[in-house]
Amino acid sequence: MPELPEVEVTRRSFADRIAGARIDRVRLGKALRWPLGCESQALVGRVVTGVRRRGKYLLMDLDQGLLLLHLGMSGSLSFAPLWTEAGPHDHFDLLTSRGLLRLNDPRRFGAVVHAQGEADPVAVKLLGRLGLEPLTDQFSAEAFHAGLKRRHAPIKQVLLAGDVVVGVGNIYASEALFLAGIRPTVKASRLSGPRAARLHAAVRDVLARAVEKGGSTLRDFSNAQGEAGYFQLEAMVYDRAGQPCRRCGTPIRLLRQGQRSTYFCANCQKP
DNA sequence: AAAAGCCCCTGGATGC
DNA sequence: TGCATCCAGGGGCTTT
Repeated sequence: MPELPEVEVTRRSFADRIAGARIDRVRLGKALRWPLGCESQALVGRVVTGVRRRGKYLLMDLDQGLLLLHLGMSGSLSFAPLWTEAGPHDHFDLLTSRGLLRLNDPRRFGAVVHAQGEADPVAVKLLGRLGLEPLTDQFSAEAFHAGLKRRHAPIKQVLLAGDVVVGVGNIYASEALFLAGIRPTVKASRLSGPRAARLHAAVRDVLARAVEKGGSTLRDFSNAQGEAGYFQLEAMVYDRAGQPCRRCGTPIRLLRQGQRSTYFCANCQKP
């Protein structure tokens, strides 16, 4: 479910309200992708000092150490002042002095992992290979193009891989390639400077607009206040197979790349 | 080194 | 109604 926009929208929806909160109790549900990595009791008494984002990971800073949170395919966080009964898919609760932070994740591809710091091997393992942050100044057209030149796989899969640029998932990869007029099957290394620059701008544009719209709610995404996103209403190609291109009317095509669906307009997007 | 496949897991939609 | 099949917003790991 969550790509960079959804993760960032989630972060913004509770970061200020949880900052300064003291952890009073921790409840673990069914196993997530990885074990927490510490006794849950060790978190009690810690104070949340802030919430950052790296790619699709949330980094919850504590007065000692930090928690790495990932929403996987079906995860969402909620933060509410009142305690409520845990449901069957609520697998991590942080009861704090400011309210209850809860991770709901039916498919359990998500994770909550404790690390002593960002230099902790477990943090390095998860964050170390991540590429450029697309909504920061480090994501320049030049650095992006240089990264693409080293990769011979189809551009769609290189965007998804996250080691050149982070945060672009299956929805926004298709959308960005449409905006840039680039066929998803083009080898990343073969993109010219100008085309890479167009894709660079498209990635920034689509992610930033999606954040503004509160992300995409396809099935059940909501931010930590329970609010849905609306960017899916603006999708040009994602999940629109067979429907007319919003720009030229040509039926949108669907193809499989690396076991994932890719949507594109064969007329608007050039090989 | 990089590319391609394989899984992890649950639930909803579709088809017979 | 029941059951089988396929698909879904991710990504680490293993195999080529």
